[in-house]
Amino acid sequence: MTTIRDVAHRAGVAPITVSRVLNHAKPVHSATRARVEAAIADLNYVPNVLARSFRSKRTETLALILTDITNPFWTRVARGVEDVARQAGYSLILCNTDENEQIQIEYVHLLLRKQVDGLLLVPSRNGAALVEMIRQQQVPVVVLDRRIPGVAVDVVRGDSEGGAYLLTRLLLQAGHRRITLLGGPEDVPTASDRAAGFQRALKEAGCQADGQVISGEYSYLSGIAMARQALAGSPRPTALFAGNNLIATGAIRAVQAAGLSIPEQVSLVCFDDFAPELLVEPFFTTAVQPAYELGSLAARLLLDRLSGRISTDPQEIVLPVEIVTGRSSGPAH
Amino acid sequence: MTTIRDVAHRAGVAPITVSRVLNHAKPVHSATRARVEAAIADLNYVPNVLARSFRSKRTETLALILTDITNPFWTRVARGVEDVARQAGYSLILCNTDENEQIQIEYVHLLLRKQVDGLLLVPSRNGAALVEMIRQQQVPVVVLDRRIPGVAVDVVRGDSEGGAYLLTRLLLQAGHRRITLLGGPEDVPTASDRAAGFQRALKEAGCQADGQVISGEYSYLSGIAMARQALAGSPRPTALFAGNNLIATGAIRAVQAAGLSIPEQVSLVCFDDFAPELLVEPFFTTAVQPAYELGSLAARLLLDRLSGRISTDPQEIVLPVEIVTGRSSGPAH
DNA sequence: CGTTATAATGGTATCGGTACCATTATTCCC
DNA sequence: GGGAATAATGGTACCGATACCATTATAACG
Repeated sequence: MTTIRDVAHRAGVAPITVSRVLNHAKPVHSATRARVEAAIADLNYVPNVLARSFRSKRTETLALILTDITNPFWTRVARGVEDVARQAGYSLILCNTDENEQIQIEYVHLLLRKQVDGLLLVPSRNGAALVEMIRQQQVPVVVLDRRIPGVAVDVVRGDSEGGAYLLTRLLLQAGHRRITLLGGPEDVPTASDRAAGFQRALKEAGCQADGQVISGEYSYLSGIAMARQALAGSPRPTALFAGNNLIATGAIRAVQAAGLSIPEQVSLVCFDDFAPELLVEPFFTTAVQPAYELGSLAARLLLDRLSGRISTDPQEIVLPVEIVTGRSSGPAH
Repeated sequence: MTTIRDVAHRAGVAPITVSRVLNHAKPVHSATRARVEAAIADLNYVPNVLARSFRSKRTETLALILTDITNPFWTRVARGVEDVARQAGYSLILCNTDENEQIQIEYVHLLLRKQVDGLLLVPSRNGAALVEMIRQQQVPVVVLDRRIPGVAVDVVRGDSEGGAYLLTRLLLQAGHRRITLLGGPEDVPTASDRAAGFQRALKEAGCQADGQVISGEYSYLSGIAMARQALAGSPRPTALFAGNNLIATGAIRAVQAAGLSIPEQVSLVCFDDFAPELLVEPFFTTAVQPAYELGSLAARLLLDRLSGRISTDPQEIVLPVEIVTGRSSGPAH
């Protein structure tokens, strides 16, 4: 492997001068620069970023810890993060936790050992302890999608409570009186927030509305199971509120399996969407979170923290959701 | 920052002994190990992987360069890679090139400078030169999804030609005689392979079949444009063959915009699917590539190369595709 | 019992850059 | 014109771990 010393020797300068040429720092005489650049080209020199990072304490690497990149919502978030990171010269390590706390902890440890410059974290259970651990190592962290009660940390997330409220009101206005929320895990803040928005809308509607909450996982299979359970209830709900997009597709299967049709016999609304390019046809009535912006904003905030451009107290950025009306919901019968 | 020397000092041993405890290499007396571990815990010591990697020349990091993680096909590939990598103790850097050659080159340079242990590459244009460059730095590389003609390199990909042949024959058997392929970029091997399979089936069918090929991008918008063009032809094709999943959803929009219905007036088949949990209902007649396996197999092959477990000549692994019949195709009218 | 293997541990150099400080030459400005 | 600022460059130490080699104690074995 050719080193900076080889280059320096060939160019007849000191290693540090080569370093300056490479880093565009400090002025270097144009003739010298040319000699060094020629030497670099001649020797086909590739700088060892490891050595640099080791000395300079900066790896120019961010990490994104999320639950499952397989969900298109997270895919778009990840893409938002990656685009911003790349433009700033950072690379991105991607980690899937599947909501598994053990994997999550291991990843955080690993990434801290790897000296990533910053972390973007979608915390599953016990996020507070994690954030504490990261803080202790002086590594900036931005929490994505989920607030962590009682911890002062930068958060970028969508308005789960508000979106759920609006979606529920939309159902109520369509005449639905028996609505079941097929929710995510109770201890995940987005799930409890959505449940809270759901309940708020119901409460406003007064005693004539009958809302039920089922909790499960944010997954397709859990969606099937929860919807099956909901539909078995008597009287049957006239509308289902899916806690996220995967629960929604699961619910559709269960409704179909029960021989019912959407929206004629059961209305369906859900949180999170699928991008139009993934859909056979626009179908869902849904609260759309700006996933790409969530990722890009979070990444930008993290980079601002890294560079010291921002040094205010931790902030919570809550992005509004957009209600989109599709074919999956209709008037109550 | 606490270093290995701090730990060593506290435990009353030499730094190298701490290193041995950490790396589970060489035998260490259990009493000594306990003392060291206590010191590590006391000091809250986090090893600096950078320093280790710098010295040991291994970063335990792989990189995956693909076109766009936003496509669920690539998402599943990435997930396959990540799972295998994690289990082997490797982390994964994710890079999107959007088929942009410049970004691709920059990424490869960056990753080589970062001393990643191995690369998984979905090459866009000019893959041969890239692979050559990577080879020169002695970094193992596995090419994903796309063969690179004339270069001896490990490749893991799906059977594009065979899948396209089968899909086309399926249409022919349903009586279709005017079929248009809405293909990907001509210079991407999967696109030309699929076109080749398409042509082979048509040729077998003899002169009564009329096949046309349009080339575009592997994207939703390109799918809309190509389908619009195809439907404007006279006589109108009775079936469309979408070169990938995003072209397919684009084609659906164009067909709907033209006031036609699928499959009654136009049949549609496509390469690549959407996982069931992303679909409102199973719809596509499609050639399903085992995306997750593609990723996991490629990652495993790369790790085997890294560890020296495999040292045979470069191999090409071609995974079979599965033809799934959905509602999007029917008999010709 | 002496020889040889293995366990257990340490000393020192070094990986390839950059931080820090120093030096000389040149420019600038009152 | 003299002092201060800046350009241009270099010397040396060092980041925090591991590679390599060496040493001693203990076990194994014919």
